[in-house]
Amino acid sequence: MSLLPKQKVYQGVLDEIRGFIEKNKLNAGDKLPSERELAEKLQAGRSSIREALRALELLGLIETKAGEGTFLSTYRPFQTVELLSSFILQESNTREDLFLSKRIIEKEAAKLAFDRFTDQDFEEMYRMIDDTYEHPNDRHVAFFNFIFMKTGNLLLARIWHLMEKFSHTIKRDVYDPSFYRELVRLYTEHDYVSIENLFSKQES
Amino acid sequence: MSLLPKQKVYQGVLDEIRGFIEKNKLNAGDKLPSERELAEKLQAGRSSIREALRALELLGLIETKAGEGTFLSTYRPFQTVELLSSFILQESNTREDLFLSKRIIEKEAAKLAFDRFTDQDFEEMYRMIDDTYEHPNDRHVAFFNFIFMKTGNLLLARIWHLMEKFSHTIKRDVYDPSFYRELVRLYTEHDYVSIENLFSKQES
DNA sequence: AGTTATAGGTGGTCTGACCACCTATTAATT
DNA sequence: AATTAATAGGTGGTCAGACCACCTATAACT
Repeated sequence: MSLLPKQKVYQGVLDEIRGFIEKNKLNAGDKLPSERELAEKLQAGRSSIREALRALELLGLIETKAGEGTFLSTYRPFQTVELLSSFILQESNTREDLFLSKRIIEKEAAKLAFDRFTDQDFEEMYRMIDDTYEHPNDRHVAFFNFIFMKTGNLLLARIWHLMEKFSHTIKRDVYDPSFYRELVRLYTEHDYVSIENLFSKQES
Repeated sequence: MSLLPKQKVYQGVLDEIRGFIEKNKLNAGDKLPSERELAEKLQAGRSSIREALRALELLGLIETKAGEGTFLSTYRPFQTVELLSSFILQESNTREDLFLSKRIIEKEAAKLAFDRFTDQDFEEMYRMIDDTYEHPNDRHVAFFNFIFMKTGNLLLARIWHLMEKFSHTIKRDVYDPSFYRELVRLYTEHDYVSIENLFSKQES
């Protein structure tokens, strides 16, 4: 008796598709093989292929146009998030993990970006801080998005963005207004070591 | 000509299912109607029902057991984050991002776990360090897996595992053997602040 | 009563059939 | 010849029906 639950076909298809994208170095906008072609190539029924594709579509990873084909899309989580938020039963453990993880990543990004700012960048950050937003969280997103871009670490940025989207639907998680200003101040004064402390103070 | 793209059947099914759950006040663990029953009730083909259910399953919102039925599950974003991350990971061309991010997460986990060790834990960690492994990376994985478990942050652990899996296939990323021993020493001597430095030294 | 068949329900999967839609090629029209 | 119209083939969207493997409760047997 195996402890491994046998993998469903559509799960395998997911892996295969991922492999295909990697192997062929596909980028956003590129076309995937047709459903019928995939079915033949992967030795699976078209319905199984579709189950995998539909799931990917719901996650916003692919776009499908009737009569044309299936295409890799630039990742936009909005539809996923919206769907999830309507289903979500909040589980405190999960929530805490999420917020804690997000904060860690924000902190490390803030440190990574430390020596990559110009005077013009500081101006722009102050401007973002002073701007008025519809939702307080928009400031947070704009501000940290700027920082993440400065780190040049796209992966970290994407993961953060993902976490941001997920946490956003559950509860507001905005830092104290003075926080942002203080962070920029640390940047301008080249005070690296205090960044860690600044984030620690934000523990709620 | 309508600007609204006509909704696909499985999208509608998603809405119907959500409505069904709400209307009948279903909680985690409760059973959904069978696929055939839903197909009849919603006037749709079973394959369309399945496309919706598979998407929900991938999102971690439902669980299906062959021969039994489909059940509401407690919501865990881990699965989703994992899947999305796996796509995001392969997309980012720079593998350096991956290693840097992984190291950051390992470092923060090491700090999170700081005050959660017992003397027995230290013994176990030393044992893991001294064990012989087939691959050097196995030690790394075993050691940090232990640390991640101690943090109690399952989300962070999963993301790390994912990164580990990806990086593993590309290039070995093992710390200096003395590193692990030194980390445990910092734990035993309650030297929190030196953890950050220890990881910095590992910069290659 | 306890055990063993058994029948029916359930998800898992495949196949084949249409439909609506898009595009490129071809044919018809001017 | 240039333009337009018809067409054929590919693509996703959807359905119906067929098996299979698996589970469970019931019925039959000992």
